[in-house]
Amino acid sequence: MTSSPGMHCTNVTRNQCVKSGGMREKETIHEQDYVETSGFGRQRAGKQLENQHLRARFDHVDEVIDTKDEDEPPEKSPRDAFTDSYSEFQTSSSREYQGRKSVMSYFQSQPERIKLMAEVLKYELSRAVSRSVDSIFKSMPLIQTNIEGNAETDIRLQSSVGEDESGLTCCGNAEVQVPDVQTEALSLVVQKPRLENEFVLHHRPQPPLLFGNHDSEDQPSERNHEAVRQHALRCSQNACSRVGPAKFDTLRNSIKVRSKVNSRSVRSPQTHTVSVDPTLMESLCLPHVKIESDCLVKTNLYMLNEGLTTNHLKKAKLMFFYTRYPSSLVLKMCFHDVQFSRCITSQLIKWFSNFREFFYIQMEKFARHALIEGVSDVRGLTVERQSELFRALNMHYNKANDFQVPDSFLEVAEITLREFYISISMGKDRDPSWKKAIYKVICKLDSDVPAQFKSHHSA
DNA sequence: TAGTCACCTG
DNA sequence: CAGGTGACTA
Repeated sequence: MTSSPGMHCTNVTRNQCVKSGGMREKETIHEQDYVETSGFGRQRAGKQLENQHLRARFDHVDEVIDTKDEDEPPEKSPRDAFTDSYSEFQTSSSREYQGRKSVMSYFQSQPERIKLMAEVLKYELSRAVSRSVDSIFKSMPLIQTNIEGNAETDIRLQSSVGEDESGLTCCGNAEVQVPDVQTEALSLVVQKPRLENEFVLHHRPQPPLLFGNHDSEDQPSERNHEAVRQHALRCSQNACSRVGPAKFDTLRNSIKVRSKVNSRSVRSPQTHTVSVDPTLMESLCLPHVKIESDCLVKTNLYMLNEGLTTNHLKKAKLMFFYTRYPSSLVLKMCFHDVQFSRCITSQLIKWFSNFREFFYIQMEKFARHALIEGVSDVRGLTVERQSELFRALNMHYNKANDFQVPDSFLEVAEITLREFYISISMGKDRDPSWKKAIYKVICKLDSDVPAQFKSHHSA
Protein backbone atom coordinates (compact mmCIF):
# COMPACT_ATOMS: atom_id res chain seq x y z
CA MET A 1 0.00 0.00 0.00
CA THR A 2 1.42 3.26 -0.96
CA SER A 3 1.01 6.37 0.98
CA SER A 4 2.92 8.83 -1.04
CA PRO A 5 2.15 12.48 -0.81
CA GLY A 6 0.73 12.23 -4.26
CA MET A 7 -1.72 9.70 -3.12
CA HIS A 8 -2.63 11.71 -0.16
CA CYS A 9 -3.45 14.52 -2.43
CA THR A 10 -6.11 12.52 -4.09
CA ASN A 11 -7.11 10.33 -1.27
CA VAL A 12 -7.11 12.48 1.76
CA THR A 13 -10.32 11.67 3.42
CA ARG A 14 -12.16 12.78 6.42
CA ASN A 15 -15.22 11.88 8.30
CA GLN A 16 -18.14 14.03 7.87
CA CYS A 17 -21.18 14.30 10.01
CA VAL A 18 -24.14 14.59 7.74
CA LYS A 19 -27.44 15.24 9.34
CA SER A 20 -29.48 13.56 6.66
CA GLY A 21 -30.46 10.17 7.92
CA GLY A 22 -28.35 10.69 10.94
CA MET A 23 -25.58 8.86 9.19
CA ARG A 24 -21.95 9.65 9.39
CA GLU A 25 -20.43 9.92 5.99
CA LYS A 26 -16.97 10.42 4.74
CA GLU A 27 -15.93 12.41 1.79
CA THR A 28 -12.76 12.30 -0.16
CA ILE A 29 -10.61 15.28 -0.79
CA HIS A 30 -10.66 14.89 -4.45
CA GLU A 31 -10.99 17.48 -7.16
CA GLN A 32 -14.14 15.89 -8.42
CA ASP A 33 -15.51 15.23 -5.02
CA TYR A 34 -14.79 18.71 -3.97
CA VAL A 35 -16.97 20.12 -6.68
CA GLU A 36 -19.65 17.59 -6.05
CA THR A 37 -19.72 18.08 -2.35
CA SER A 38 -19.64 21.83 -2.45
CA GLY A 39 -23.31 21.72 -2.19
CA PHE A 40 -23.77 25.12 -0.73
CA GLY A 41 -24.63 27.89 -3.11
CA ARG A 42 -22.37 30.31 -1.41
CA GLN A 43 -19.60 27.87 -1.86
CA ARG A 44 -20.09 27.64 -5.59
CA ALA A 45 -20.28 31.39 -5.79
CA GLY A 46 -17.00 31.71 -4.07
CA LYS A 47 -15.26 28.93 -5.91
CA GLN A 48 -14.01 31.01 -8.77
CA LEU A 49 -12.58 33.53 -6.39
CA GLU A 50 -11.03 30.81 -4.40
CA ASN A 51 -9.46 29.12 -7.39
CA GLN A 52 -7.88 32.37 -8.43
CA HIS A 53 -6.72 32.84 -4.92
CA LEU A 54 -5.15 29.43 -4.80
CA ARG A 55 -3.54 29.64 -8.20
CA ALA A 56 -1.98 32.93 -7.38
CA ARG A 57 -0.55 31.72 -4.17
CA PHE A 58 0.57 28.26 -5.08
CA ASP A 59 2.10 28.79 -8.45
CA HIS A 60 5.48 28.66 -6.83
CA VAL A 61 4.86 25.41 -5.14
CA ASP A 62 6.77 22.56 -6.63
CA GLU A 63 4.94 19.49 -7.62
CA VAL A 64 4.99 16.84 -5.09
CA ILE A 65 7.43 14.15 -5.79
CA ASP A 66 5.48 11.00 -6.05
CA THR A 67 7.60 8.50 -4.31
CA LYS A 68 6.24 5.09 -4.82
CA ASP A 69 6.67 2.69 -2.07
CA GLU A 70 7.20 -0.91 -2.87
CA ASP A 71 5.07 -3.26 -0.94
CA GLU A 72 7.01 -5.18 1.52
CA PRO A 73 5.67 -8.07 3.46
CA PRO A 74 5.73 -7.34 7.13
CA GLU A 75 8.84 -8.73 8.52
CA LYS A 76 8.75 -10.82 11.57
CA SER A 77 10.57 -9.25 14.40
CA PRO A 78 13.24 -11.21 16.17
CA ARG A 79 11.01 -11.33 19.16
CA ASP A 80 8.12 -12.71 17.17
CA ALA A 81 10.32 -15.21 15.49
CA PHE A 82 11.66 -16.25 18.78
CA THR A 83 8.22 -16.58 20.28
CA ASP A 84 7.04 -18.54 17.29
CA SER A 85 9.96 -20.82 17.61
CA TYR A 86 9.20 -21.44 21.18
CA SER A 87 5.53 -21.92 20.48
CA GLU A 88 6.32 -24.49 17.90
CA PHE A 89 8.62 -26.20 20.28
CA GLN A 90 5.96 -26.16 22.91
CA THR A 91 3.27 -27.37 20.56
CA SER A 92 5.29 -30.21 19.18
CA SER A 93 6.31 -31.21 22.64
CA SER A 94 2.73 -31.19 23.75
CA ARG A 95 1.83 -33.38 20.91
CA GLU A 96 4.41 -35.89 21.92
CA TYR A 97 3.57 -35.93 25.56
CA GLN A 98 0.21 -35.47 27.09
CA GLY A 99 1.34 -33.93 30.26
CA ARG A 100 4.13 -34.55 32.58
CA LYS A 101 2.37 -37.15 34.69
CA SER A 102 1.58 -39.37 31.82
CA VAL A 103 5.09 -38.99 30.60
CA MET A 104 6.49 -39.99 33.95
CA SER A 105 4.30 -43.05 34.22
CA TYR A 106 5.12 -43.84 30.67
CA PHE A 107 8.76 -43.71 31.43
CA GLN A 108 8.34 -45.81 34.50
CA SER A 109 6.48 -48.48 32.68
CA GLN A 110 8.59 -48.31 29.58
CA PRO A 111 12.13 -47.70 30.73
CA GLU A 112 13.56 -48.87 27.48
CA ARG A 113 11.88 -45.99 25.75
CA ILE A 114 13.37 -43.36 27.93
CA LYS A 115 16.28 -43.17 25.67
CA LEU A 116 14.07 -42.58 22.71
CA MET A 117 12.13 -39.90 24.48
CA ALA A 118 15.32 -38.23 25.50
CA GLU A 119 16.39 -38.14 21.92
CA VAL A 120 13.10 -36.60 20.89
CA LEU A 121 13.33 -34.01 23.59
CA LYS A 122 16.87 -33.28 22.68
CA TYR A 123 15.85 -32.81 19.11
CA GLU A 124 13.01 -30.50 20.01
CA LEU A 125 15.14 -28.34 22.20
CA SER A 126 17.92 -28.21 19.69
CA ARG A 127 15.55 -27.21 17.00
CA ALA A 128 13.97 -24.53 19.11
CA VAL A 129 17.29 -23.04 20.09
CA SER A 130 18.61 -23.34 16.59
CA ARG A 131 15.65 -21.56 15.11
CA SER A 132 15.74 -18.92 17.75
CA VAL A 133 19.34 -18.11 17.12
CA ASP A 134 18.79 -18.18 13.40
CA SER A 135 15.80 -15.93 13.58
CA ILE A 136 17.66 -13.45 15.67
CA PHE A 137 20.59 -13.33 13.33
CA LYS A 138 18.44 -13.04 10.28
CA SER A 139 16.95 -9.86 11.57
CA MET A 140 20.20 -8.29 12.63
CA PRO A 141 22.10 -6.41 10.02
CA LEU A 142 24.09 -4.76 12.70
CA ILE A 143 26.11 -7.18 14.62
CA GLN A 144 29.29 -7.08 16.43
CA THR A 145 30.94 -10.31 15.85
CA ASN A 146 34.39 -11.36 16.44
CA ILE A 147 34.36 -14.63 18.12
CA GLU A 148 37.67 -15.87 17.04
CA GLY A 149 39.71 -14.90 19.99
CA ASN A 150 39.54 -11.14 19.88
CA ALA A 151 39.55 -9.86 23.41
CA GLU A 152 37.49 -6.90 22.32
CA THR A 153 34.74 -9.05 20.98
CA ASP A 154 31.22 -7.99 21.63
CA ILE A 155 29.78 -11.34 21.23
CA ARG A 156 30.51 -13.27 24.27
CA LEU A 157 29.47 -16.77 24.53
CA GLN A 158 29.13 -17.43 28.11
CA SER A 159 28.73 -21.00 28.24
CA SER A 160 26.66 -22.47 30.04
CA VAL A 161 27.10 -26.06 30.19
CA GLY A 162 30.28 -26.66 31.98
CA GLU A 163 32.17 -29.74 32.78
CA ASP A 164 30.54 -32.68 34.26
CA GLU A 165 32.22 -35.24 36.37
CA SER A 166 33.74 -36.91 33.42
CA GLY A 167 35.40 -33.70 32.53
CA LEU A 168 33.72 -33.45 29.20
CA THR A 169 32.43 -30.15 28.09
CA CYS A 170 29.52 -29.64 25.93
CA CYS A 171 31.51 -27.61 23.51
CA GLY A 172 34.62 -29.63 23.54
CA ASN A 173 34.84 -29.66 19.80
CA ALA A 174 33.57 -26.20 19.28
CA GLU A 175 35.38 -23.68 17.18
CA VAL A 176 34.36 -21.14 19.74
CA GLN A 177 36.41 -20.64 22.79
CA VAL A 178 34.11 -20.29 25.70
CA PRO A 179 34.85 -19.51 29.29
CA ASP A 180 34.78 -22.40 31.63
CA VAL A 181 31.84 -21.63 33.79
CA GLN A 182 29.79 -23.94 35.86
CA THR A 183 26.41 -23.35 34.56
CA GLU A 184 23.69 -25.73 33.81
CA ALA A 185 20.76 -23.44 33.45
CA LEU A 186 19.00 -23.34 30.15
CA SER A 187 18.69 -19.83 29.04
CA LEU A 188 19.13 -17.97 25.84
CA VAL A 189 19.71 -14.33 26.29
CA VAL A 190 20.14 -12.08 23.37
CA GLN A 191 20.83 -8.69 24.63
CA LYS A 192 20.50 -5.65 22.48
CA PRO A 193 22.66 -2.73 23.36
CA ARG A 194 21.52 0.74 22.66
CA LEU A 195 20.86 1.43 19.09
CA GLU A 196 18.13 3.93 19.51
CA ASN A 197 20.56 6.39 18.20
CA GLU A 198 20.22 9.71 19.77
CA PHE A 199 18.98 12.08 17.19
CA VAL A 200 21.58 14.75 17.26
CA LEU A 201 20.73 18.02 15.77
CA HIS A 202 22.61 20.15 13.40
CA HIS A 203 25.57 18.11 12.49
CA ARG A 204 26.83 17.54 15.92
CA PRO A 205 29.81 15.24 15.58
CA GLN A 206 28.62 11.71 15.57
CA PRO A 207 30.38 8.91 17.31
CA PRO A 208 31.52 6.33 14.86
CA LEU A 209 29.82 3.03 14.81
CA LEU A 210 31.49 0.76 17.22
CA PHE A 211 32.09 -1.81 14.66
CA GLY A 212 33.59 -0.54 11.52
CA ASN A 213 32.03 1.07 8.56
CA HIS A 214 28.59 0.92 7.15
CA ASP A 215 29.44 -1.89 4.88
CA SER A 216 29.67 -4.18 7.78
CA GLU A 217 26.11 -3.33 8.67
CA ASP A 218 24.86 -4.87 5.54
CA GLN A 219 27.15 -7.80 5.54
CA PRO A 220 26.98 -9.54 8.82
CA SER A 221 29.35 -12.37 9.21
CA GLU A 222 27.46 -15.46 8.35
CA ARG A 223 30.36 -17.55 9.41
CA ASN A 224 30.24 -16.08 12.87
CA HIS A 225 26.52 -16.47 12.96
CA GLU A 226 26.87 -20.08 12.15
CA ALA A 227 29.54 -20.57 14.77
CA VAL A 228 27.37 -19.02 17.42
CA ARG A 229 24.40 -20.98 16.27
CA GLN A 230 26.27 -24.22 16.36
CA HIS A 231 27.56 -23.42 19.77
CA ALA A 232 24.11 -22.73 21.10
CA LEU A 233 22.89 -25.88 19.50
CA ARG A 234 25.52 -28.04 21.07
CA CYS A 235 25.02 -26.52 24.45
CA SER A 236 21.30 -26.98 24.34
CA GLN A 237 21.68 -30.55 23.28
CA ASN A 238 24.04 -31.20 26.07
CA ALA A 239 21.83 -29.48 28.58
CA CYS A 240 18.89 -31.54 27.52
CA SER A 241 20.68 -34.81 27.66
CA ARG A 242 22.01 -34.03 31.08
CA VAL A 243 18.77 -32.89 32.54
CA GLY A 244 16.98 -35.95 31.47
CA PRO A 245 13.80 -36.25 29.50
CA ALA A 246 11.30 -36.36 32.31
CA LYS A 247 12.81 -33.47 34.13
CA PHE A 248 13.15 -31.60 30.96
CA ASP A 249 9.47 -31.88 30.34
CA THR A 250 8.89 -29.97 33.52
CA LEU A 251 11.63 -27.68 32.54
CA ARG A 252 9.98 -27.01 29.25
CA ASN A 253 6.79 -26.01 30.99
CA SER A 254 8.68 -23.59 33.11
CA ILE A 255 10.24 -21.73 30.27
CA LYS A 256 9.07 -18.21 30.12
CA VAL A 257 9.57 -16.03 27.16
CA ARG A 258 10.54 -12.69 28.50
CA SER A 259 10.49 -10.33 25.65
CA LYS A 260 9.73 -6.91 26.84
CA VAL A 261 10.01 -4.01 24.51
CA ASN A 262 9.53 -0.72 26.14
CA SER A 263 9.03 1.82 23.47
CA ARG A 264 9.42 4.52 26.06
CA SER A 265 12.60 3.26 27.46
CA VAL A 266 15.57 4.62 25.69
CA ARG A 267 18.17 3.66 28.12
CA SER A 268 17.42 0.15 29.05
CA PRO A 269 18.58 -2.38 26.55
CA GLN A 270 15.91 -4.67 25.37
CA THR A 271 16.40 -8.26 26.10
CA HIS A 272 15.02 -11.38 24.64
CA THR A 273 15.19 -14.05 27.14
CA VAL A 274 14.18 -17.56 27.46
CA SER A 275 15.01 -18.33 30.99
CA VAL A 276 14.50 -21.01 33.47
CA ASP A 277 14.18 -20.44 37.12
CA PRO A 278 17.58 -21.41 38.50
CA THR A 279 16.04 -22.98 41.54
CA LEU A 280 13.93 -25.14 39.37
CA MET A 281 16.94 -26.05 37.33
CA GLU A 282 18.80 -26.89 40.45
CA SER A 283 16.05 -29.16 41.57
CA LEU A 284 16.00 -30.82 38.23
CA CYS A 285 19.68 -31.18 37.67
CA LEU A 286 22.02 -33.74 38.93
CA PRO A 287 23.20 -33.05 42.47
CA HIS A 288 26.76 -32.47 41.48
CA VAL A 289 25.84 -29.80 39.00
CA LYS A 290 26.13 -26.33 40.37
CA ILE A 291 23.96 -23.63 38.93
CA GLU A 292 25.45 -20.24 38.90
CA SER A 293 23.63 -18.51 36.14
CA ASP A 294 20.49 -18.74 34.13
CA CYS A 295 22.44 -18.01 31.03
CA LEU A 296 23.20 -20.74 28.61
CA VAL A 297 24.10 -18.45 25.78
CA LYS A 298 24.47 -14.77 26.20
CA THR A 299 25.08 -12.76 23.14
CA ASN A 300 25.46 -9.06 22.86
CA LEU A 301 24.31 -7.96 19.49
CA TYR A 302 23.56 -4.88 17.58
CA MET A 303 20.11 -5.30 16.21
CA LEU A 304 17.18 -3.38 14.92
CA ASN A 305 14.82 -1.66 17.26
CA GLU A 306 11.53 -3.38 17.61
CA GLY A 307 9.87 -0.42 19.20
CA LEU A 308 9.80 3.27 18.70
CA THR A 309 11.52 5.32 21.33
CA THR A 310 11.19 8.84 22.54
CA ASN A 311 14.07 9.74 20.28
CA HIS A 312 12.13 8.41 17.34
CA LEU A 313 9.20 10.55 18.39
CA LYS A 314 11.40 13.57 18.63
CA LYS A 315 12.79 12.89 15.22
CA ALA A 316 9.32 12.43 13.76
CA LYS A 317 8.26 15.76 15.13
CA LEU A 318 11.20 17.47 13.50
CA MET A 319 10.42 15.70 10.26
CA PHE A 320 7.01 17.26 10.42
CA PHE A 321 8.64 20.60 9.68
CA TYR A 322 9.34 19.20 6.23
CA THR A 323 6.63 16.69 5.57
CA ARG A 324 3.13 16.56 6.92
CA TYR A 325 2.21 13.49 4.92
CA PRO A 326 5.28 11.28 4.81
CA SER A 327 5.13 8.23 2.62
CA SER A 328 5.94 4.81 3.94
CA LEU A 329 9.15 4.91 1.98
CA VAL A 330 10.24 8.12 3.62
CA LEU A 331 9.41 6.70 7.01
CA LYS A 332 11.47 3.63 6.32
CA MET A 333 14.36 5.70 5.11
CA CYS A 334 14.30 7.96 8.12
CA PHE A 335 13.71 5.21 10.65
CA HIS A 336 16.02 2.67 9.16
CA ASP A 337 17.08 1.50 12.59
CA VAL A 338 13.59 0.29 13.31
CA GLN A 339 12.42 -3.16 12.46
CA PHE A 340 9.39 -2.21 10.45
CA SER A 341 6.21 -4.10 10.96
CA ARG A 342 2.61 -3.25 10.43
CA CYS A 343 2.41 -2.10 14.01
CA ILE A 344 5.43 0.16 13.75
CA THR A 345 4.26 1.63 10.49
CA SER A 346 0.82 2.27 11.92
CA GLN A 347 2.31 3.93 14.95
CA LEU A 348 4.43 6.23 12.84
CA ILE A 349 1.49 7.10 10.66
CA LYS A 350 -0.55 7.74 13.75
CA TRP A 351 2.11 10.06 15.07
CA PHE A 352 1.98 12.18 11.96
CA SER A 353 -1.79 12.09 12.06
CA ASN A 354 -1.62 13.49 15.56
CA PHE A 355 0.90 16.08 14.46
CA ARG A 356 -1.40 17.21 11.68
CA GLU A 357 -4.31 17.31 14.03
CA PHE A 358 -2.51 19.68 16.36
CA PHE A 359 -1.24 21.70 13.42
CA TYR A 360 -4.68 22.19 11.90
CA ILE A 361 -6.29 22.91 15.24
CA GLN A 362 -3.81 25.67 15.86
CA MET A 363 -4.35 27.06 12.39
CA GLU A 364 -8.07 27.15 12.79
CA LYS A 365 -7.80 28.68 16.21
CA PHE A 366 -5.52 31.48 15.09
CA ALA A 367 -7.50 32.08 11.93
CA ARG A 368 -10.68 32.52 13.90
CA HIS A 369 -8.86 34.70 16.33
CA ALA A 370 -7.68 36.91 13.50
CA LEU A 371 -11.23 37.23 12.23
CA ILE A 372 -12.46 38.16 15.66
CA GLU A 373 -9.73 40.73 15.96
CA GLY A 374 -10.92 42.27 12.76
CA VAL A 375 -8.16 41.33 10.38
CA SER A 376 -9.69 42.21 7.06
CA ASP A 377 -6.91 41.42 4.63
CA VAL A 378 -5.45 37.98 4.29
CA ARG A 379 -2.14 39.60 3.49
CA GLY A 380 -2.05 40.81 7.00
CA LEU A 381 -1.80 37.26 8.19
CA THR A 382 1.79 36.18 8.42
CA VAL A 383 3.68 33.59 10.35
CA GLU A 384 6.98 34.85 11.65
CA ARG A 385 9.33 33.27 14.08
CA GLN A 386 8.27 35.82 16.64
CA SER A 387 4.59 35.20 16.17
CA GLU A 388 2.52 33.51 18.78
CA LEU A 389 1.37 30.86 16.36
CA PHE A 390 4.90 29.85 15.54
CA ARG A 391 5.81 29.69 19.19
CA ALA A 392 2.90 27.36 19.83
CA LEU A 393 3.95 25.11 16.97
CA ASN A 394 7.58 25.22 17.91
CA MET A 395 6.74 24.34 21.46
CA HIS A 396 4.91 21.28 20.27
CA TYR A 397 7.27 19.95 17.63
CA ASN A 398 10.55 21.35 18.84
CA LYS A 399 10.14 21.76 22.53
CA ALA A 400 13.83 21.85 23.28
CA ASN A 401 14.15 24.52 20.64
CA ASP A 402 17.38 22.97 19.51
CA PHE A 403 16.37 22.64 15.91
CA GLN A 404 16.41 25.44 13.39
CA VAL A 405 12.95 25.34 11.91
CA PRO A 406 13.18 25.71 8.14
CA ASP A 407 11.66 28.76 6.50
CA SER A 408 9.64 26.45 4.32
CA PHE A 409 7.66 25.42 7.35
CA LEU A 410 6.88 29.03 8.11
CA GLU A 411 5.60 29.40 4.60
CA VAL A 412 3.44 26.31 4.90
CA ALA A 413 2.09 27.52 8.21
CA GLU A 414 1.30 30.89 6.73
CA ILE A 415 -0.45 29.38 3.73
CA THR A 416 -2.45 27.10 5.99
CA LEU A 417 -3.41 29.95 8.25
CA ARG A 418 -4.59 31.97 5.30
CA GLU A 419 -6.51 29.03 3.91
CA PHE A 420 -8.36 28.68 7.17
CA TYR A 421 -8.92 32.39 7.35
CA ILE A 422 -10.35 32.55 3.84
CA SER A 423 -12.54 29.52 4.30
CA ILE A 424 -13.92 30.76 7.57
CA SER A 425 -14.43 34.27 6.30
CA MET A 426 -16.33 32.88 3.34
CA GLY A 427 -18.51 30.87 5.65
CA LYS A 428 -17.30 27.57 4.33
CA ASP A 429 -16.95 26.22 7.82
CA ARG A 430 -20.69 25.65 7.78
CA ASP A 431 -19.98 22.81 5.42
CA PRO A 432 -19.00 19.78 7.48
CA SER A 433 -16.35 18.91 4.94
CA TRP A 434 -14.91 22.36 4.62
CA LYS A 435 -11.46 21.39 5.86
CA LYS A 436 -10.81 18.84 3.22
CA ALA A 437 -10.10 21.51 0.64
CA ILE A 438 -7.44 22.88 2.92
CA TYR A 439 -5.95 19.46 3.49
CA LYS A 440 -5.76 19.02 -0.23
CA VAL A 441 -3.72 22.15 -0.55
CA ILE A 442 -1.43 21.48 2.36
CA CYS A 443 -0.58 17.93 1.37
CA LYS A 444 1.02 19.31 -1.76
CA LEU A 445 3.37 21.47 0.21
CA ASP A 446 5.51 18.67 1.57
CA SER A 447 9.18 19.04 0.88
CA ASP A 448 11.99 16.55 0.90
CA VAL A 449 13.27 15.50 4.24
CA PRO A 450 16.93 16.49 4.47
CA ALA A 451 19.50 13.76 4.13
CA GLN A 452 20.45 14.46 7.69
CA PHE A 453 17.29 12.66 8.74
CA LYS A 454 18.10 9.69 6.61
CA SER A 455 21.66 9.37 7.73
CA HIS A 456 22.61 6.21 9.50
CA HIS A 457 24.20 8.30 12.15
CA SER A 458 21.29 10.49 12.95
CA ALA A 459 18.51 7.99 13.14
C1' DT B 1 -9.64 -6.78 2.53
C1' DA B 2 -5.70 -4.00 4.03
C1' DG B 3 -4.13 0.48 4.44
C1' DT B 4 -4.99 5.17 5.36
C1' DC B 5 -7.44 9.13 6.66
C1' DA B 6 -9.81 12.52 9.92
C1' DC B 7 -12.35 12.78 13.91
C1' DC B 8 -13.48 11.85 18.66
C1' DT B 9 -12.30 10.51 23.18
C1' DG B 10 -9.60 9.55 27.35
C1' DC C 1 -0.29 10.27 22.38
C1' DA C 2 -3.07 6.11 21.68
C1' DG C 3 -7.35 3.66 20.83
C1' DG C 4 -11.61 3.38 18.51
C1' DT C 5 -14.50 4.41 14.66
C1' DG C 6 -16.44 5.11 10.06
C1' DA C 7 -15.41 5.97 5.44
C1' DC C 8 -12.83 5.55 1.44
C1' DT C 9 -9.41 3.56 -2.15
C1' DA C 10 -6.59 0.19 -4.48
